Amino acid sequence: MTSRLRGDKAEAILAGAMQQFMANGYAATSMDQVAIAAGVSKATVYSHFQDKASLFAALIQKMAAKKLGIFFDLTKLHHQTQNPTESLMQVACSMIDSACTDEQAIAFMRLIVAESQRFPELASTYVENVAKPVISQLTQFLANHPHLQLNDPEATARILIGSLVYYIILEEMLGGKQTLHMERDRLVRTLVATITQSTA
Amino acid sequence: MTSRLRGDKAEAILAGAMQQFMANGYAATSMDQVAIAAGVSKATVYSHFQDKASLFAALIQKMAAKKLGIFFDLTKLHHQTQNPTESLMQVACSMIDSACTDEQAIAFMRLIVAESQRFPELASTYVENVAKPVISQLTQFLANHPHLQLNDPEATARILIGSLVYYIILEEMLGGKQTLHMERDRLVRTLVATITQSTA
DNA sequence: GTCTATAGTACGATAGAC
DNA sequence: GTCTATCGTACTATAGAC
Repeated sequence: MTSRLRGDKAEAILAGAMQQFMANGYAATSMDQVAIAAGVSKATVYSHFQDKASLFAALIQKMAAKKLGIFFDLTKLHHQTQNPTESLMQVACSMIDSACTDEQAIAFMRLIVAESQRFPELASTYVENVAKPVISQLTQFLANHPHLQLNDPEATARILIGSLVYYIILEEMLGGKQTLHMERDRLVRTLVATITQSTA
Repeated sequence: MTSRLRGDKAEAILAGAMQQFMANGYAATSMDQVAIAAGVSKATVYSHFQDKASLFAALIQKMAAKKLGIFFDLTKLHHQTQNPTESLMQVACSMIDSACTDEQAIAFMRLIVAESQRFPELASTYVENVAKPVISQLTQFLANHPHLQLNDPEATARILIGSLVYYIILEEMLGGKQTLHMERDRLVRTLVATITQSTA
């Protein structure tokens, strides 16, 4: 029960750091807040992490390793559905819904964008571990779909993801739901129709 | 020359605030930094703006009123070109180039996203004054184009803008240029082809 | 209206007891 | 390994001279 003391505390600190950094951003989060949220003293935080920047970097790298992006795992999705329209609708709707459900994923993306200038190497970590795999998987999905004949599956994957990310940014992050709302299905329907009808 | 003293100082303060808030974000910018960047004393800053949050709000509202988004003014663009492919290519390339050229526009978008939780009303101001007009203008452009017959011009406008915004976020903001680069023309070509070939 | 000087607080990081 | 207590600094905001 008292084994892995160091690991337990380290996990608690990272959990507290996640909560605070996600809610307030890097600069507005104090090490006191992290310590309180983690249930340890501030000195304990500094015994596990060299300084504030190191703690933040460790947190981001841990979250990026978990692939905690705004998108779910695409590897489960194969081409069970023969109809490419249904396949793509399912993919797009799942992406939007998983993003809208998971408040943490949106906060994570906001944090990466917010600190991309101060911590460019962490932004690269996010791109490498989150964005790149999603684009890659979706590209394979599009390229291998039996009934889709796309000229450039990778460019199409970026168009699809970009449309969904921008929708989520506008609706969920910037509060556009109230002044600029568009139904999810309306966007997805047009998006899927646009892609499926532009075969080679 | 000494007229409009109050206005001159206020403008200088806003200019200094813009420089600092854009570079460091809200929490990491101190009122001392703003005062130094503006060339005035800190007390003068507080004589023109109630507190830090008010100064920030005034700055964001001023920038949003200038329509300083990542996109340029679309009103100049009419349908001189008969070919819809050429029209859309021109629109898309202009948007990306103006965003990549204007470092300030990218910093502004990053700032809005970064502080969208702390200042939701400022995010709404951005949506209302920047994002909404761009979507609206592009929707009209698409709807009125003589050789495009789109089922849903507004949804298509969001798809187009979203693809470009995500491209800029990945390439310019998150440093994806190095590990995840795609040629601008390759994305734009696929995007325009996808849209033009999906007519009603 | 603008300045210098400063009050009062909170920050990041550490020393030393246990 | 974890705690309490604290150091030195930097912060937001203001008081008072000119």
